[in-house]
Formats: sequence, structure tokens, C-alpha cells
Amino acid sequence: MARPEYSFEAVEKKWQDYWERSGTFRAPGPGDRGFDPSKRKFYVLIEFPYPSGAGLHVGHPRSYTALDSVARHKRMQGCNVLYPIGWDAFGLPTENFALKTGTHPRIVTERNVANFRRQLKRLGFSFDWSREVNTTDPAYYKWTQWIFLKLLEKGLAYKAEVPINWCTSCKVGLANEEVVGGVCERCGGQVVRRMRKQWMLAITRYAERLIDDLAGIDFLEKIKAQQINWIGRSVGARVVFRAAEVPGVEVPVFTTRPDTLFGVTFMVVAPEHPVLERLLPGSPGEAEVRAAAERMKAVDITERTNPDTEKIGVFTGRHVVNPANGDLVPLYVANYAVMDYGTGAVMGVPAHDQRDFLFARKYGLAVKVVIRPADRGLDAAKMEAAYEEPGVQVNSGQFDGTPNTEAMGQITAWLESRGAGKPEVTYHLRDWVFSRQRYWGEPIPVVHCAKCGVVALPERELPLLLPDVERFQTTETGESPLALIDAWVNTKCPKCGGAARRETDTMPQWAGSSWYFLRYLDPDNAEALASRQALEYWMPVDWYNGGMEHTTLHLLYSRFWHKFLFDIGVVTTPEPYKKRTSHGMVLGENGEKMSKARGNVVNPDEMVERFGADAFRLYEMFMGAFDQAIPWSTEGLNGMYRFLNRVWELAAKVAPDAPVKKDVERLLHQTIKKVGDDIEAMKFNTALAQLMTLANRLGQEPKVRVEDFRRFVLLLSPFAPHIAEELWEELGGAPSVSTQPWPAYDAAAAKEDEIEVPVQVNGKLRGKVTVPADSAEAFIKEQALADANVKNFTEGKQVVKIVYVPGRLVNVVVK
RNA sequence: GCCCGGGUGGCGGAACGGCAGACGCGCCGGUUUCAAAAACCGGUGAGGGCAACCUCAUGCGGGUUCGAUCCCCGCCCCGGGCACCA
Repeated sequence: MARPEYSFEAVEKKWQDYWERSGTFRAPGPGDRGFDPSKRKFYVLIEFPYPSGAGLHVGHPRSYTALDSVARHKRMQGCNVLYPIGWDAFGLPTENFALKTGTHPRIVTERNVANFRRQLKRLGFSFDWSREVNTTDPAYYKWTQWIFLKLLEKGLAYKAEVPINWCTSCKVGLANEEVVGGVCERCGGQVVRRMRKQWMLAITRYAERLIDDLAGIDFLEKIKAQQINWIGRSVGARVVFRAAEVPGVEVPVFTTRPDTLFGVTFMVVAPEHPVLERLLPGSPGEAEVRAAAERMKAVDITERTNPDTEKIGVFTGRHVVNPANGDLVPLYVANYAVMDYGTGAVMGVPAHDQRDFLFARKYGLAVKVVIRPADRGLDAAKMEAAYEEPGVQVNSGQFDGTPNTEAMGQITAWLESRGAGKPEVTYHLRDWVFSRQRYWGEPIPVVHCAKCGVVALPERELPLLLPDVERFQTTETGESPLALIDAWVNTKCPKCGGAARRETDTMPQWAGSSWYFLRYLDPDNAEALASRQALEYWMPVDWYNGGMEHTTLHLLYSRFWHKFLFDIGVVTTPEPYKKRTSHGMVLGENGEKMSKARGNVVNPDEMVERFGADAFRLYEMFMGAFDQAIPWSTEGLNGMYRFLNRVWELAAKVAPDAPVKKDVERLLHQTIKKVGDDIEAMKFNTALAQLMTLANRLGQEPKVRVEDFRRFVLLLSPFAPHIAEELWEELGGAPSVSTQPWPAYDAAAAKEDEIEVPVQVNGKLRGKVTVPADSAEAFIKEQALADANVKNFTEGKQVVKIVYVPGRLVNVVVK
């Protein structure tokens, strides 16, 4: 009856086949066979991967393993768990690869998906593979297009001539979010500003709700902070200044400091500001001013708006009138003013804004104090920096003497009553540039008709299929490759039947990923993106884990789409995700970011071949705190392999006549508690440490009780599911271990009956006393004072007091 | 500049304001082996002491507390995000 040695190859293959054959992880929804309405649902979501040619990276499984453990734990707690997987398969890298090799992106995608699927299956994740989705599948993108049509119908999709971030290398327009440090997020290529008619989505209309609704959801605080920061809400006022020399022209500004309005001594506008066209004609030095504005516009925007760039202003020869006090102030064109924030015009208050202060000093402009500190006055002539702190209004007419924090609202209200301003909120967040001039994306389902303008395709014509092309090369004009396919482009207007041209821009990669979690609920539905029933049952996602890098992109976009779908009655919850967490990056063994260029990439396939999927999964969880970046260590992985070997050997010690040991029982119950709690709290590393402690303790026994080992296997199963299935079977259990109930925790059994209480003297550890757990305080103190070493430190001294923390420690304070 | 994290043995990391260093890696010693690797068992913060024990130690400097890795104040370093945003 010699037991075989632990062979992860055999064990893992066996159980992966079993799970697949038996549909162990299929999650029945309402209406499906085997659906049990009495079970609580739990929707676990990981970010579906982009199937790149490089294959799975050791970073991907960190998130997948963690949530797989959560999913398995929840199932054992009796939940109906949905843990789906799919492919975010449209996108530039595939298209660029296709361009280079001449292989169609569809073929490249199929190949990459097959590879990813193989790699994921080897790791034994409990995905419901029957719900697999792929954003490039016409049956999927039909609904991406459908959502776009709805956005268009409701006026949230519009076409605008906007300056876009043009990546000179990808030859594609990018959203602000895709420009990182002035270069393309994807390829690192140079990004320039270019004007182009683009489809835009009005995410800014949801800005307020995107901030406010964070209050009701369980997102990591840093994620909330980053989203709020990104949306960049500023509360202030719009103030209208009238042009002095040109009647009927107004220049509105946005300011967060209406309390400083009486201190305005100049105004600047962006060189692109349209008001210049009305003000400049006939002004002295018109030609020079125009030339200066052109020079400012010619500078690359990222450089122009760099804080280190020298601020340049040119007097326009015109003035504007301060509506608060009638002051005539000079109007400048300045390089630091930008057209796409606020109104493109800024009021200059040098006394109370450091940037304005420096500008005023440079150009010899007046400095006028309107707020002084509570305890002293300010002399404009002697100021060396702007005074930006709170204070009391001065030189502000009827508001003099009012604290500036109060004056803000009062001045705004006063302006409003005189028709010269109103409260206003602006956002840093811009509308979402939704057009891409590329092939491998969802076609935008509209046509351009000479007579009817932009016309949406009727819903019945969806999906609008991406046509096959021979060449994916972007055109020299920057148009999408689709523009070259005449047979596709030339079509009939659905409204008037006349000649029309199809839209040739495609959607960005963020489109398909903005709603994929809905499609999982009902992936084959041909009538709707998902059935009402499925949406009502499964939504919202209970726990969504992903990378911090998606906080301001995918996460914000998908919340926006979801709110829109909620508003039009398609989905039933205002927020898609109840809880959002994020994992830390896996770094190379040298502690640097893993990359091909650094030569420190670890291939998961190789690791699984050497140590097995269970050991690999264990290491991914054990390596460190889940939310922190951690360097990879193949030695560490080997340690997990050794642990599994010890577990395997432990099974050989299982005997029916093993005695009950009180302390083993206690440790077991403590472990049941800790592992469960730690999974909920994402402290996977300490959950495993506890399991190792228990395994080590069991290993000390010559014989291990069946009951004890059974429960140990159950506790291990969310993390190392293959070996757990095998041992479960060996113990006589029917598969699958994943359908067994989570072991019951008994607080009484976990309780120690003797406790060791550390004794401190003046806060320093001097001894320990072992007492029954239910000892009276007086007895414990007495024992503590009687300890030999404690006596060494208390002898001849006066005991001032004795601090006793029940069950924790005694501290004797002496003098 | 602003907003988040983080700094603990040789390394990854543990510690409701209460025994600093759980667990793992590495290292050292042992068992096994002709030998090595692997595996298994034991030891392992630094310094002192024959030992019992003692001293020091959680980036730096203060503070609160009977007691601080943890809370407060002021710094230094590392990582991430935002940044002429009016």
C-alpha cells in the first residue's frame, strides 16, 4: 500500500479534465437548469485580458488567483458564484502586429486567444467557461454598437472638431487619458495636437454623479481619491467682463476665488480664444499681437502648458471692465491660458495668486490687495509673494470687513443679481474622444448623407460588420483603412435612400470593455445585451479586482456607460461594481518592472512545468501583501512546492485511531477562522501562513485524525484546488471538494484554556506567567509580581500601579 | 507644487496601541548518500554573558501614553497619480 509520490502533472491534469467534463463551475442563472433561487448570488469579476502575442505574464494570475480563491470560498459558503472570463480583443497591438506580418488581425486574435485560454486552463481557475465572451465577435459588438446608437439618440455622442492628441507613430487620435507624460501610452511615440472631427462622448455630463455616487460603493479609498482627483471638480463663479473699447463684446471668466474679484488688475486669454477676432481688428499693434498669438499656438501644447515653461503675455491693446468696481484692466494674450478649461480666459489677481503675482511683476502690472490677514495689513508695494491665505476683505466696496470665505458666496450672489455672473462648477475631466482612425475596432454604425447629415443605422442592421480588407495601413490623410474600401464606404442613407458614406472611424478599445460584465450574464442573447431577468439577478458585480492603471480609464468609462444604461432603463443598478480592489504589480527578480527590454520576464508556463499550478498559485498569493508591488522569486515558489509535498506526505499519516489532541483541535479552529477572515480581507499571504503553521503542527503527530485532515484539505482547497481534490478523494470524499461546505468554526474550541501572559516592568518585558484562561485579574497580578525576574526589577522600588490588559499583558509601573 | 501609498533581520514579509520579526526564502548545522543535488530534521535580528539573563534595534528628530512599528508634530528617502486647471 505504498502511496505514490506527489506528482502534480498527473493530479492537475486529472482534475482539470474532471472539472471541464462535469461542468463543476458552471453558474446557473435564472431559467437555467440547476438554478437554485434559494442560494445567495455572488458575482466575482477580474479584468478580462487583452490577448497579446506575448501570452500570459506572471502578473495576470495574481489577480485571477486571488479572486479564484474568493470565488471558491464563497461557493463553499453556499453561494451561487459567477466567475467569468473573456477577451478584450480589439486594439492596436494586434493590428500593428498584423501590419508587420501581413496576417489578418482576426487570425492573430484567434491564435492569441487560444494561447491565453490554454495558459489559464492550466492554472485551474474556476471560471465558468461556458460564458466566455470576445469583444471582436460580431454577436458581441452588435451590442457595443447598440449602446453607441443609444448614446447618439440621447445626445451624448456628438461629432466635434477638437484638438486631439495625435500619436505620430500609431497614426491614431488618443484620449487625454492615453497620453502619458506627453507620449503615447501604448507605443511611447510622440504625440502632437491636431484638429480633427471626432466622435465624442459627453462623460462630463455625468461628472457630478461619478463623484457623488462613490460615496455609496465600496471602492478602495485610493481609487476613490484618484477618480475624484481626475474628475477635478472646481467650485466657483463665472464672471462676465465687458470689453471697454468694443461695444457688445463680453469676456466671461471662470474663477474659484470670486472673493478676489475687486483685486483684478489684468486679464489673460488663450491665444486660441475666439474673442480675439472681435477685439483685435483696429487695435494698436494688431499685427504684432496676432503674430505673437500664432507663435504661442505653434508651440506643442504639452510643452506650452508645462509649469516650467516661461510665461509669456502680450498686451492686446484692449481693456475689459471689472463688473464689480468698474475698473478698466488691460487684456493680455498669454501662452499659459488654455482654451479647453473654464472659459479660456483668466482674471489676474496678483495680490492673491502667486502665478498672477509673477506675471504682474514681469510686465509691470498693478498689485491690488483685497484680502488682508486678520491681524495685520498688507502693503502691495512691499509684497514678495501673493497672499493666498484666508483673511478679511479690504478695498472691496460693501464687502469690506467680511471674512473672505463668506465673501465668496456673497460676491457671487451680488454679481448674479446684477446679471454679471453666476455660481459655476467646472471639471478637469473632458469629454471622451471616441474615434479611432484604425481598422481593428468596432465600426461606428452611422452614415453621412449629403441631405440628412449624420444618420444612425437602424437597430435591425446591427451588427455593422467590420469588412475584410487586404491592407490595414492607415492612410496618409490619417483616415482609417476603412476609408479605402469603396464598396463598403458607399452606401444608401437609411432615411432618404440617397447616396451616403459610412463613418470610417472605429471605436476605441475602451468601448467593448465598458460593458463586458453585463454580457457574461447572458452571453448568447440575440434580442438584448442581456435579459432583464439575468441583469436583475446577478447585478451588481459583488467584487471586482483589477489594476490601479485602470482607475481613470476603464473604471470611469464603464461607470459612465452603466449610469447611462441605468438612465435609459436597460440595467437595474446605478453603479456596476459594489466593491473594487486592486492588486500590486509583480516585479522581476531584480526588483525592477518586468519587461522584455530588461530581460527579467518570468514565463508562467515554465514555472507551472517545474513546480505545478498549485505551487504557482500558492506563491502568487504568498509572495507578499496583495496590494503591494512584489519582486518575483523562483526560490520562494520552490518553497511552496515543498509545502505541498509535506501536505502530500501528511496524508500518509491519516489514521482512524489517531487520538484527539486538544491543542491541535484548537489550532484547527483558529485556522478556520483566520483563513476565512483573511480571504475576505485579501490577506491571502497570512491565510497561507496560518495553513502552513497548522500543517507543521499536524506533521509533528505520528498519526493524524481523518476529521482534522479533511478540514485542513477543505481550508487549503481555495488556494491549491488540484491537490485538494486529489486528497479529498483519497479521504473517501466524493468530488468535487469545491462543492463541500466550508468547515464550521467553533469559538469555544478555538479558545485557549491556558494563557501565557507577558509581564512588563515599566514597559519592558521581564517575564511571563502561565495561568488558566479564566483566572481573575487579582490572581494574574499576584502571579506576575511573584515572577523571579520581575522581582529583580521591582525589589526595593515602589509599585505605582499595575496595568492589566485582559488576556494580553501585565505592566508593573515602579518608581 | 498638490494628492495617495510605503520605509521592520541577509531577502519577501507578520504584528486589534500590549511578548517586534508569525510564515516562507536564504544561510548554518545534522540525517540520508560513495559523493553531490534533492528531500527531511534542528538553529538563525545585532552585541554582551558559561548561564540565568542584559543592552540595542521597526528611515531621522521630537511629542502623547503605564506602554508606540502602530497615534500626533517636523524632516529624509522610495514608489504611484495629478499638475500653468484659472
